[in-house]
Parts: sequence; structure tokens; C-alpha cells
Amino acid sequence: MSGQTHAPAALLANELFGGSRLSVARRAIAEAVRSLGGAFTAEELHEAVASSREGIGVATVYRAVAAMTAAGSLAPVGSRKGSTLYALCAGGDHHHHLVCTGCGTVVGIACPVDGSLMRSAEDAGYTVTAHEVTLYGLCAACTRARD
Amino acid sequence: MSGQTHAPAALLANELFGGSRLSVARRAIAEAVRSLGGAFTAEELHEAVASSREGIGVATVYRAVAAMTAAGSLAPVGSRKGSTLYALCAGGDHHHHLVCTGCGTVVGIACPVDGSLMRSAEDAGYTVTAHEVTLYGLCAACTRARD
DNA sequence: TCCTTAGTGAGAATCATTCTCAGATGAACG
DNA sequence: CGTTCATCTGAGAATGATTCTCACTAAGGA
Repeated sequence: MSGQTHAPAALLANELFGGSRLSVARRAIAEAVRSLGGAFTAEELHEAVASSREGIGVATVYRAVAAMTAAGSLAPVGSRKGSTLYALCAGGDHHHHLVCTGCGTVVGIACPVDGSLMRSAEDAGYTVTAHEVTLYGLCAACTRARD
Repeated sequence: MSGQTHAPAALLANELFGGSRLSVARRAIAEAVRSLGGAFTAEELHEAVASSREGIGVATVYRAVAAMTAAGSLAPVGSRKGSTLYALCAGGDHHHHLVCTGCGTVVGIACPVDGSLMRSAEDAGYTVTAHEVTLYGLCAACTRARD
């Protein structure tokens, strides 16, 4: 691992984990997250990590996922066969995710929760504190493959 | 969301389960769903059923929840401590849910996914097939209680 | 380098959900 | 009313994802 291609692994790991201690395991996990690209389960991440460095336990992967989620760099985007799907969460601004159910690629989308929806919630007496929006569909490649 | 019509239990059960067979257990489960009012987990539903009729197994409750969800009369609205939360899904028109994180009451909200969001998804090459929207907040009573 | 403490690995523990299977029972039909 | 049979049920085992425990390691500031 020499040379700075896109984002140096150390920098990537730093960003993903948001200030927490940078161990060898977490560097490998950050690398695996990047290599996976789209949405993945904890188990898939564990397998991807194993291909680059043996001996990293499943508990470590789960802890790393929790840390990255807490740091806001990973977001849950639904589930597959009972396990939670996660996706790399780009940038700092508020957005949501559109997940391809065919291949797992993810793109960010604008937040559709607007003032009028919030106002109708307030009319019902509610104070809205959080919301979740996720779209599912097929990317261009998977749409073509389906034909 | 008060002023519920006092629908006969049999009719309620019929509606909740779509066309499937109406057993004693499912009648009791339909009754329990009505008595719970807001969002609930399968375990809470099981307990509520037990209070009206003993001996209904947890597997039966899970099967009933799956049947009602398939019939469109129940919808998953997030999770609590690792178990899925479900809520009674009113009416037939497309809507989403706003859940009070304090007491679990649920109200329906309009769908905010509009044409412009769909268009931007299409611009990214995606064919959108489904979406999930859930708001979380505090109802009037829980907001007051918090002060 | 030393020290403190967060991070780690292995596997056990937990816990929600699903499965299995023999038996019960709705509801359609004669 | 009685027969028939697919569907539903109950109990508990099985499954599987996630979390916990605990002794140990190593990151990184002093």
C-alpha cells in the first residue's frame, strides 16, 4: 500500500471512525468498506475484511460498524434476509438513500420531508424529532439485465 | 385519533386478515391489536392476547402478524430494542406513519415522495419500485409530560 | 519509553423470529 | 347434520443475527 491513489487508507479510516483510535483492524475494515462500494451486511463486511487480513473477529466488525454509524459515516438502509444493510454515507449534508435491490449500489437523494408535512404533523399535535426515508429500485445496469 | 367506531370483533378480524380463515386465536389477536391502539412488538401483542385468552402460542402470533402485514392492515414502523414495531394501518390509500417515541401512538401522514424526487432518481438511472418513510416524534401528551 | 485506556478475539450468551410436526378446526359441500 | 380436507394451531426445537464477557494487546499522548 504505497502511493496516494484517491483517499489514503489512513485518512479514509480517520474520516469513517470520526476521531476514535485507529487500530490495524479498523484500517482493514475501512478499506473493506471502500472496496464493497454499495450496501452490505455485517457478515459481508466480515468476509471482505477476511480477504485482506485474517483473524479479525466478527465482534470487532460489529463494533466498527456501530462506531462508524455513530460517527455518521455509515447508515442502515434496510435489511436483507434478516440482517441489517449498511451503506457508506457521503458528505455531511442531510440526505437519504436510494438502494438498488439488484446489486446493492446506493446513491444519495434529497430529503423530501418538507414544511407542509411538518406542519401537518404539528397540526396533529406532534413534535417531529427524526425521520427515515429510503427508496428501493433498480439501477440502470440491473434494469437492463432484467429485460 | 379518538372516536373509534365500535366494529364487531368478527368484522374487524375479517378486515385485518383479508380473506384468510377466521379461527378463535385470530379473533383474539385482532381484538388485542385493537386494544393496544398504537405501535407494538410481537411480544407485546402476545402478552396482550394472553390477557384475554390463555394458551395462544408465540408462533401463532408471529404468523398472524405476517398474515395481517401481507393483507396490508399492519405495517412495520421501526423497531424497539431489537424487535420490530408494528402499527395498525388505516384505510386503503397510500400513506406513511408518524410514531410517538414516548407512548407508541401512531398517526397516518401523507406521502412526501413527489414527482421531482422520482425524476431525480430516474436521472440517476434508477427505476424506483418501493419506498419507506417514517417520522418519529412526540405526541401532544408526551411533549407536555416532558416539560 | 511508559502508562492509560480503548480496542481486540474467541466463543458463549442472548434474543427475536422461523421451522417442524402431529393434532385440531374452520368452512365448503353433499 | 356429517364428512372432508386444507388451513391453522401449540409446543418447543432450531436458526441466525447481534451483543456480551474477559483476559489480553496496542495506540498514542506524556
